[in-house]
Amino acid sequence: MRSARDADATDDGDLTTRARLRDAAVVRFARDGFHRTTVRAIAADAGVSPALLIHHFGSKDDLRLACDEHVLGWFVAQARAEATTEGIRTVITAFFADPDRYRVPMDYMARAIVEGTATGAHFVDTMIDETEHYVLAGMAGGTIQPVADPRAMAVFIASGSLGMLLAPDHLARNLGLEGRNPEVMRRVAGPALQLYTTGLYTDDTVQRVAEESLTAHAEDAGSGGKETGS
Amino acid sequence: MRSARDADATDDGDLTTRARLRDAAVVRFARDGFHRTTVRAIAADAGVSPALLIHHFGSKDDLRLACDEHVLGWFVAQARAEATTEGIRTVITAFFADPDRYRVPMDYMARAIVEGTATGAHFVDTMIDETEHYVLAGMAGGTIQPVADPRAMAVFIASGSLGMLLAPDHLARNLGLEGRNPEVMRRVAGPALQLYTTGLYTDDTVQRVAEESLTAHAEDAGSGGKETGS
DNA sequence: CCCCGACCTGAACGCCTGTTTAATCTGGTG
DNA sequence: CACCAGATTAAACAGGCGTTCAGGTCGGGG
Repeated sequence: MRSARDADATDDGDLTTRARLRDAAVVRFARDGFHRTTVRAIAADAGVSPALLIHHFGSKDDLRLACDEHVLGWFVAQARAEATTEGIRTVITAFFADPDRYRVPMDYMARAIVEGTATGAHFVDTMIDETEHYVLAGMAGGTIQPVADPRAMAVFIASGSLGMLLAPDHLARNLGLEGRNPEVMRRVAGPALQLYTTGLYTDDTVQRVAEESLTAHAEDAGSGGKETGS
Repeated sequence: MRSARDADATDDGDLTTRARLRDAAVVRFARDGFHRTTVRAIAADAGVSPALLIHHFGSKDDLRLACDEHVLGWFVAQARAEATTEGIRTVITAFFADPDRYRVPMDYMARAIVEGTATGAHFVDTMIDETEHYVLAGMAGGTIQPVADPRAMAVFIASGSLGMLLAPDHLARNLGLEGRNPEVMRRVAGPALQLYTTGLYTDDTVQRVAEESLTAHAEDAGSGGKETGS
């Protein structure tokens, strides 16, 4: 399982000090965020001095880069392992199913996304790209309806996953559950499936009205006039 | 418009120093987050000394409480103003439509949510409650299909709004747009309406398969036994 | 007039931060 | 053995943080 290029572990299976520092940092960054985490706390978690952390990584920012690369690599490996047809989307589903195993990397990514790092942006981009690919494949195969703007559809779908990724505790709480809980996914799956197969509205009045008001707005914006009636 | 109890402005219409400090803090907290913002920066924005900020608010944490209350009050007033049938959900839609006006309070709330403050939790709860109420009303009125678990449906729907609230820049970027842009909402509205009226899949195979695998998982967990055949 | 409270500030305090420095320990190599 | 390179540390550094303190200014009431 262990690839040859990473020398994270010694032959007895113990982790390198550098790897222990990196792992401790990942946990802290995931739980508390980058700015609230101190190098002293990470070093203490790994059982070494703060100076050694700097010796190994150069600076706190470079440590973050190392953590980014490590977690991103974990996701890629994970997606490759469960490479049925989708990828990261499957992992996100598994997030709620087996929270203990996925919590740290998921929380780390959530932090990376809201803190605006390049890794977080890359993750979101991949997520949306895969969703778009899934939609296009479904359209080609006839399992998914024709979609006028597949990219926008992918963004909208991914937005839902993003909400679950970035605010899982809030969603769980609103289902009367506490913390990360597989039950959240189980409760939400039913409505999600209903929405994706039959929609929510009974007819297309809402769609028609909304689209009319939307095109009207577009004309307002296009005309450039200040007030074109109501 | 100005209520009598808040003495935010003098009679000439200029803002109180306290109000200017609070507003400057809201802008900074929204843009940079609570921990990355320094009281010195806020005081400089308001053109006063850091000591005066402490004099008025007691501490940085109490300043945050004052900001929380202020922004939450703004949302309540806004929802009341646009009190058609929904509330905060309407505001979120308007977010992308008129980004310059809503950016600061929306970003502030997004920070409050990911930073785990009581105000952020309260906001999410309200959002989901209103969504659930909307679903129930639609079901009663016949415009919305029967939903087995309306609460879970509300949570799932709100999760999408949450994604747009917490990561608007990432979504815009993936549509080839930059920053907060009304165009994002316009692009996403079409797919959203399609999904909510006709769904995404052409038939119910996915729903059937998923629900079967879900109940199978539930039985595994429920039986408590290790392996009950396949 | 004086005094008072409110508004406001410069300077400092103590603490915590990321980082540096100089030194020590350790294990392998000639 | 001598030697060296890497791992490791205690101690200190400079800077930024939230906060405190002593005092200054200023308009209104006795």
